[in-house]
Amino acid sequence: MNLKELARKLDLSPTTVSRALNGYPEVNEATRERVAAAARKYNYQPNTRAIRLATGRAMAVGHVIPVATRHEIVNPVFADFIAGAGEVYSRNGYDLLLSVVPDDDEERAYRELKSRGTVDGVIVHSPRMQDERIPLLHDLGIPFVVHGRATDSARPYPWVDVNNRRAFQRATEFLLDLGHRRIALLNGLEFMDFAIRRRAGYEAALAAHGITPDPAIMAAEEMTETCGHRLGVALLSAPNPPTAFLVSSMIMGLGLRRAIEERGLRMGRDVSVIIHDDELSYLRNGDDVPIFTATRSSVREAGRQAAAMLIGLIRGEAGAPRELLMEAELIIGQSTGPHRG
Amino acid sequence: MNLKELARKLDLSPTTVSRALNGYPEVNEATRERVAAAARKYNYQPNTRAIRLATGRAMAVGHVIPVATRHEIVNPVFADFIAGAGEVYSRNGYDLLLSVVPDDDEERAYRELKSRGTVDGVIVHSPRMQDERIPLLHDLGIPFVVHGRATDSARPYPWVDVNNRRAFQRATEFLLDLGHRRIALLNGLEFMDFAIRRRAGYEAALAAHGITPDPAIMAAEEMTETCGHRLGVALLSAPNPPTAFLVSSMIMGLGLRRAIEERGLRMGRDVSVIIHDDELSYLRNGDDVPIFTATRSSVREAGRQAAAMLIGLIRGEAGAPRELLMEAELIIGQSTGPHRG
DNA sequence: TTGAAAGCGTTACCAA
DNA sequence: TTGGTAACGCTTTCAA
Repeated sequence: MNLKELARKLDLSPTTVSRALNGYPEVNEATRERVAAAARKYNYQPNTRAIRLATGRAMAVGHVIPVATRHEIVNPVFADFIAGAGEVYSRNGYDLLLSVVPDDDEERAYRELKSRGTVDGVIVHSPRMQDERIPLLHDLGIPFVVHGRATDSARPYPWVDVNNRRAFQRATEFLLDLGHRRIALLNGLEFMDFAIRRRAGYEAALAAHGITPDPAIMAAEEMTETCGHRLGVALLSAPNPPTAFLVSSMIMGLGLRRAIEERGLRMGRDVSVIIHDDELSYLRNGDDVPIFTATRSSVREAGRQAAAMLIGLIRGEAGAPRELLMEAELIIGQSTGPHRG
Repeated sequence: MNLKELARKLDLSPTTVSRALNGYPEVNEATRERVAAAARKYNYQPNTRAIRLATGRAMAVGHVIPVATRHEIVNPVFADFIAGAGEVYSRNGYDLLLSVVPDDDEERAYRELKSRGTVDGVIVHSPRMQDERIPLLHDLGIPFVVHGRATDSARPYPWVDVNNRRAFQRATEFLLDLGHRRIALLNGLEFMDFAIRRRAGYEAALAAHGITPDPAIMAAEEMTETCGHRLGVALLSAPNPPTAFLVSSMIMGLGLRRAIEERGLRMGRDVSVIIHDDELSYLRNGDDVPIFTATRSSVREAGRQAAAMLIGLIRGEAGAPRELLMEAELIIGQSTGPHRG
């Protein structure tokens, strides 16, 4: 069933039917209802390909996933985020195009997306320091939203980010309130935007309590299990070890857990640990595992928000906010003070 | 620059130019080269939207990701698989459409994909026992390839799967060769196709060595960390504990590791463990963590193969195999016999 | 408030 | 080997 056929059934012109279905104001309310009823009855589905050609819009949004050359893992960040974004896209009639490209070839991918007109907009993942993609997309004139922030960008750009600073500030405060005074920070490499912000939050909370950060219990390393383990061993076996840990990544947390247990201690009882991770949020703690985690479904919500922002941008809706700082959800499992209580 | 403009520059008809560019045999070789040169010179990119409308093809493949209602995690299986598939799609000019749908709504999603004609074919993930999607897709006439196998399907259907039976047989044999005689099996729930096959492989290897499987050290549970931990604790504290473990999932393996370490033992030294996982293969072991894993980049390769098969199906290429059993890659890290050493 | 007709940029059929 | 013309199914003027 296509538009012409439907129009014939209704004894109307395709024009009118199209207008009725697309909510144009000039059509008679009675007509509109007749049309809507018929469309339902005959299960009319407009042909997307025709719409795309006629309007010149792609009705699709691209997520370019850089992959492979350096790391062998596909970063699964995207799972939750994309699930959230996907909801919004389908509600708005947009398709979600996934473009997997070798990460040394990203520029070409964006150029092609533009020249072939396959998408109306793009979401940029894992921004780097002075991310070249931002000026590139600006130049190409492709609407885009960045998931995260790219410190040092010359021009302003639209983004959705989790409030990493505040999340770490709150987590630190929580530990301070429990009575901890030696709180270690296991951070990601601090050339990444989020890592810098996380450290700032941690330091701010300490400062508010009159505590000077001790570089001996602050680390910024690759977010791997190996690093988490090594750092845990080192910190726990040093004199005056921390009583609590604030960890930037779930994977690092696994390594830390191993280190803690190797010493015959237990997480959540002998040592308090808060793990914040807005990337690998698919990994849940077993119910009996006393890890405290911050941020969970926030990533999904961030996906929704980014998608909504992008669609607004595509439609040229002015006025909507172009920068969105989301508060991390804080999930507390089991907690204890520094002195076994 | 569109076809008509390019044709005008060349003093040819759009028809001829189109034919030249699309490799039709009837065009003069000299003309073809002139056209190709001009296309390059003017950086002509055919308009995908027009092609799609004119041909009726979508030039896109759909991956429907069921999500949310029951589990709260998006299964990250798809990451590696999709990366592999994506390579093949883009090489063949197909877009990859990701459709995230609530898992109680999958049927509607497929029907809509069909009626709106957004894709030419579909990949089905995580098949269930008598998966309703298979007859549905058959009925709808959408070409599809299943990643995995759906036991009990009435009709034949195209699939790509990892040889789970053989992988577990080989892993068990490896442990037997090291001298282990009490090898525990930590399997996923055995209503899933792959779990059944894995158990069969395990039992076959034991049988070949004249060992009767001991139900006391065989478990089939949810593939979570909690279950892995609980089973590990139970098995290790029972009389006559296993000296080796064969585990079906990386996440379960994490729980088992915890159980082992809680008892002051070390994986790979005191207890041998092989973890097989063709789903959560993004999780790597730290270099110093003596877990042995089977199957890694196989998932990616499976994605490639499935994509190639689907494209063949879409193009109606006959003769190509419709069923593909892939051997799992076996990665051995560090190993030891049952008697320390 | 409705309709006719001209695109949108290709491909595909039929002639030449 | 090439070209003219009609699709493909919608949206978008312009006219009534």
